Amino acid sequence: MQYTAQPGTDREDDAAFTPRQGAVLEKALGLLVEGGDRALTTARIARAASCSKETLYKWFGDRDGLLAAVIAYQAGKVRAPAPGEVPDTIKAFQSQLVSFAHDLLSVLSGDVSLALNRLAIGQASGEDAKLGRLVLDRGRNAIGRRAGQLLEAGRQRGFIQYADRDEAFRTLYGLIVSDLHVRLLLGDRPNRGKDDYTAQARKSVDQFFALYGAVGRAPVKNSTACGPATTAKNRSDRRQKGKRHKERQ
Amino acid sequence: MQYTAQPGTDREDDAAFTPRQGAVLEKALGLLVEGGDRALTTARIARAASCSKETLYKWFGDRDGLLAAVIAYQAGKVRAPAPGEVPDTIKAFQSQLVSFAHDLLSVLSGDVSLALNRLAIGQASGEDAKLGRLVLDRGRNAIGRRAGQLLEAGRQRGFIQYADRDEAFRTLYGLIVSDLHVRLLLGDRPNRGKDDYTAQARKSVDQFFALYGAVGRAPVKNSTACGPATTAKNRSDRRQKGKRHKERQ
DNA sequence: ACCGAACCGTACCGTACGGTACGCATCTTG
DNA sequence: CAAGATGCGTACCGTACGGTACGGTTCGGT
Repeated sequence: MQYTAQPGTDREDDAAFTPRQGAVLEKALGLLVEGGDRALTTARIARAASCSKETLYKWFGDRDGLLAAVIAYQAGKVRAPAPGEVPDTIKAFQSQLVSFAHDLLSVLSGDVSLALNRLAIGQASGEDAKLGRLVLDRGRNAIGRRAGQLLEAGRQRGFIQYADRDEAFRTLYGLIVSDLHVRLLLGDRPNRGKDDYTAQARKSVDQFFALYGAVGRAPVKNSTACGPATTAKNRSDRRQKGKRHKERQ
Repeated sequence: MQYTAQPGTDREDDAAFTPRQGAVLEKALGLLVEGGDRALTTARIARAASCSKETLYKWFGDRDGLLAAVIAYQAGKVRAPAPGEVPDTIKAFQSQLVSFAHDLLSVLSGDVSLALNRLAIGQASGEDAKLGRLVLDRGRNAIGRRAGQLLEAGRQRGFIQYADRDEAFRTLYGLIVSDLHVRLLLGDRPNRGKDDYTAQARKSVDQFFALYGAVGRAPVKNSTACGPATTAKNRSDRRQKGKRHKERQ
């Protein structure tokens, strides 16, 4: 575990990595991306980074500390993509959402992200889930906060409406990513192509607007004969719950 | 669990595991669920199942073969959840979709499923991804085929409409699962009880119908950029979201 | 009764990893 | 320049794992 020089001097208590440490962690990241968990041994890191194992243990204390440092290092690298100017038109808002969706897909499908998620997931069995919590906080929740601000701006402008922002974001996330992330984590290589990502980003944002878009403002160019009649009757009552669940496990 | 299935006597062409082998694999599964990848060593399996390491190697040839056998065994256990009677009313169709969503959430959040996915993901780094492919084929794609049939039946009945069935299913999957699966894989323990799964199932199916539901008018051309923006207006599902129970925490 | 196959328990081997210790070169600091 | 700190390279240790071998036991076939 790395230690700050003084525990109050900098609010950024993390990512206080020496350039040399950064270089070592970069090499470790390369090993991890290439060979996965098994390839990330102290001896290999030391040889790849031309440093000593003793130095590694002095810096990071433990192998878990080393892994955590790798994750923290990578997380600190992609800090704060852009605050993004507040959108004044719905067009700009949609464009920002599409851009967010595309960024999300690109990041999630990146080699480094996949390797780190695989590492954390593989290590997360049991109950500690230390690395998993780290990845979740630094990666997922960070991007969630960013998107949450974007959604809130759109809602205050009246472009969309929702009752629960977190739920709205989860819906947006599901529309964008679907099962792609798990597929990629499992090693599937579905039709790689950047164009597919932009198409998927647009489609998911359109669907999100169809669900959460505010009324009166057509989110998309009005194509004729797209009008659905009232679907409100579908969800009038569903109270009568027929229990038809087959428990199997 | 399944029977002896001598080769040729039954149509069970795959996963022909002896009962004894099944018991051993069951013990291995327990070890995997409890302790993860690290706990699944040949010595531990042998001791837990009261068998010999040599027998393990004779049966499964290799450690990878053993892991693959564990996955195949579990996959064969949850075979054919239900043929599913064809729905004749939209009510029944929606109910079947909700049931599917609930089952999907329950399965994905189960300990065994999480352990197997973690195992395959942790092993999937690199390029082979043998276990990942196995999990994908036996788990994900199997459930996809089942849901695909369901969607197709609903489309032929005119309850929903889509151009690409696979795309429609992916949307449904994303609406149901969102990022829950990856969160669980990373060790996050979302504070939702089983009842929330039914709520989530209903909500996601409602959203799916809002996107793909057939409403008696002209069918959607491209299924994208044609969202029923006006429906978001007169829907009353925002009120539905208010639960009777106060939320903990 | 005999035999061979399957199998259990244990011991064994080679390897690889986490972690530590030592020697030496380099750099900082007074 | 002296002294200390930092870090590299290598060797080393204990452990644990994958995989193999061997003796002893059970059980079905003939």
